[in-house]
Amino acid sequence: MPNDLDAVFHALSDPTRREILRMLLEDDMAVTDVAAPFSISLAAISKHLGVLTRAGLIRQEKRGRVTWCGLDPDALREASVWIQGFGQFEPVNLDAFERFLETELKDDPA
Amino acid sequence: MPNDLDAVFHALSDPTRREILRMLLEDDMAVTDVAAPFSISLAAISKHLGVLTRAGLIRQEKRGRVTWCGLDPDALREASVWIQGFGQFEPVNLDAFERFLETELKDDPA
DNA sequence: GGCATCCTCAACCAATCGGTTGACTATTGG
DNA sequence: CCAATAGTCAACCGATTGGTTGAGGATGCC
Repeated sequence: MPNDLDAVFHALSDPTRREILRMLLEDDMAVTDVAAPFSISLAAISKHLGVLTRAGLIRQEKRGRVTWCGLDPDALREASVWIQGFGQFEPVNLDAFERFLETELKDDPA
Repeated sequence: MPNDLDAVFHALSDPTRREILRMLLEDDMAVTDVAAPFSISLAAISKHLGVLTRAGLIRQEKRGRVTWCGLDPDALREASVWIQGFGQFEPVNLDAFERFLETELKDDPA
């Protein structure tokens, strides 16, 4: 629904937000728990979650006093489809995937 | 080489830059020709091309007094691979692709 | 040589970004 | 009821963004 690629790519351009997405890939989390591993304020995390929500990348649902956050992969898929439109003139490159795995497992997988 | 996903996603977050990439998908172009369809200044386009170049998405090569711009899909592939890491826990969704094509062919294909 | 063309650089501008702090609202639990 | 917990909101800050204009350096052409 959010055909707004601007918002999706902007949301993905921040390493903190990508790390949040990676955390939510494992499980849904409360806002406070999302914030725990980071050294920035809870309010800053709340803003990041707002950016991700507005981009359609996550959903936030308030139950009691806890706001639960979970991935919403639709927007991510649209971004992926957009990108793949550029890959089509070249076959899928497995070398790139291998290089990605190398560097990603070596460094922080943000 | 440019493992900087920040720069790649930031570059993709601007509709003018995505449109430039779409144009370069068809053919290499001189800076002036890239700027022609847009209503902003040549200097602004030059800055956009700088952002795309620093992100590793395009290459610029000066021949004579003309600077030629062409796609460099490596960075795009890394971004695609990163995104697809999130899609793996769900099977590829062709519905999303169809919806994408519908909206994309209806609106401006930026 | 001299002029037009191609492009970048530098300075500036308003708007946005990522972050902080402090106040505030709700909800939970003793 | 009262205190602690969970989270957002608003104001503010410095840095960055996307845009402008004007100057100017290379290069190509007559």
